[in-house]
Amino acid sequence: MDAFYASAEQAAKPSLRGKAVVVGGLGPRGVVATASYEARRFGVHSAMPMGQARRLAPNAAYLVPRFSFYRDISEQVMRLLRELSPLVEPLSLDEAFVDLEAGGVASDEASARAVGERLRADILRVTGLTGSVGLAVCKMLAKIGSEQAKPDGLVLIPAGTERKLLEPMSVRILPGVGPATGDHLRRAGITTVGELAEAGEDELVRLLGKAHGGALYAMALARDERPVVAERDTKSVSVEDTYDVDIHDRVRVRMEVARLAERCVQRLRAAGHSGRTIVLKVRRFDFSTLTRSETLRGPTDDPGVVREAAARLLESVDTTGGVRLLGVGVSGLADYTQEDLFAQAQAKAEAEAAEAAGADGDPGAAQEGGGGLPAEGAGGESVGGVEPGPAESGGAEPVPPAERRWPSGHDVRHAVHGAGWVQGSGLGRVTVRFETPQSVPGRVRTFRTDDPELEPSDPLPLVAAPGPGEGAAVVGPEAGLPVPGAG
DNA sequence: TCTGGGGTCCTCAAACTC
DNA sequence: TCTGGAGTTTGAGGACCC
Repeated sequence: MDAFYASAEQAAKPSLRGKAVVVGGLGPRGVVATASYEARRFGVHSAMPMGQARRLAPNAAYLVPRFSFYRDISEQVMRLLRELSPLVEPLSLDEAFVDLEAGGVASDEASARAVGERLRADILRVTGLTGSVGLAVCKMLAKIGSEQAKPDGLVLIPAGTERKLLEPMSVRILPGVGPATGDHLRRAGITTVGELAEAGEDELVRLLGKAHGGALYAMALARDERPVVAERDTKSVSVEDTYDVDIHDRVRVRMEVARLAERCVQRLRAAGHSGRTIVLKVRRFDFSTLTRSETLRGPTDDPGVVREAAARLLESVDTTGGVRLLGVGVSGLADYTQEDLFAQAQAKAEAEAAEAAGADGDPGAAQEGGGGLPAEGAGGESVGGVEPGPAESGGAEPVPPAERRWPSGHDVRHAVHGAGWVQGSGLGRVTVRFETPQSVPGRVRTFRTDDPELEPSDPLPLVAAPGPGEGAAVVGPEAGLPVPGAG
């Protein structure tokens, strides 16, 4: 669960085991993605501004997230889950629901518990990390069980005991109750799940609206009929950047929007999608957030079309005062494009025309290029200088040798000293700790950032290649996975 | 010293269609 | 032919989740 990234880092870096570790954006506007249990003791928690975390835990290790590394571990775990059942619903990199009944691996509470324990052992053996398991008859309760099981445990909620268990709990335990709804309910005198159930459906619908009120009432009675869904269709694709310093220059804002549109389309295409609705998101200097959207006549994955739509949307937004975040998204996804349809229609028309030998010649009045950015006004203006740049977005991806960066926590290899990781960098120096997941805590050395003997490298496996003995490295608190179904 | 990124779903109002 | 009403689509914002 929530300490997943930190646990993975502790497993990879022996010197961090048992220490406070905070993973998140390290820029001036970064927030905590995950704090290790040691860091939580200082009051650090996820979504906290990084500056605040540093004040609370000045001696913690601060690392940039390495998503590709976490994704590899996640895939190993998901593979184990799929061995249990075809119905596996990933919630994130480190959490998933599994329908054990559908997998036919558990028929009662005893067999479910056995499956859960075996799974936890398998996760530890394969990844070197511990996971927590919640077992119950529905998703909501399985999730609550897994929260209770953390770290490194298993909780089974026996059928028939659910309401008793939920009654005294805070409404915030229920999925869908965040700070705003929690506050709303508190003002109505409702703080526990028991009080929620007592309030009755009508009252909850009145307070929270039909969908939310109804769903919450059912959950308060421990009723959750949501099935475990293995395949979920993506509904939208978006990219956004928060800038270290607010952008005031309108030309620069336009340039950034164009850049985001390009990135968004890259992601869209990589996923094999196209989309009809283009969304521009602007967070202004005062944190107020605006969205503007435009729905096209048909889906597109053309960078030019998305860029132009985003630029048009930007024209309706006042950015004087500065913007701290810009985003571009595409929704209304399809797996074909308007251009495909035009091409198809065109081919068909041509075929028919050839057959009938009656040429009409209308060059298919496509809306496609419509309006268009006039030769890209932003082109000049090289906006020189410091470029506040998006706040450290953390990708581990290949770094051009010319401008080598050394993000904290990333793996490196030195020609003489071997494998290690970046402990920090700045002022032309990079500090590396030389250790591996299987080694003892290593020593630290400092190099020039352009040292030719030092290069970025891929993460090392947390668990030594299988062999006789198989020492099972490491620990690190939990990587939870709720597992419902079962009896 | 504030508040990331990538999503989902819901609500509401206005515009549009039937 | 006009009109009112219901239903749908679009656009914007908010809440929530990990």
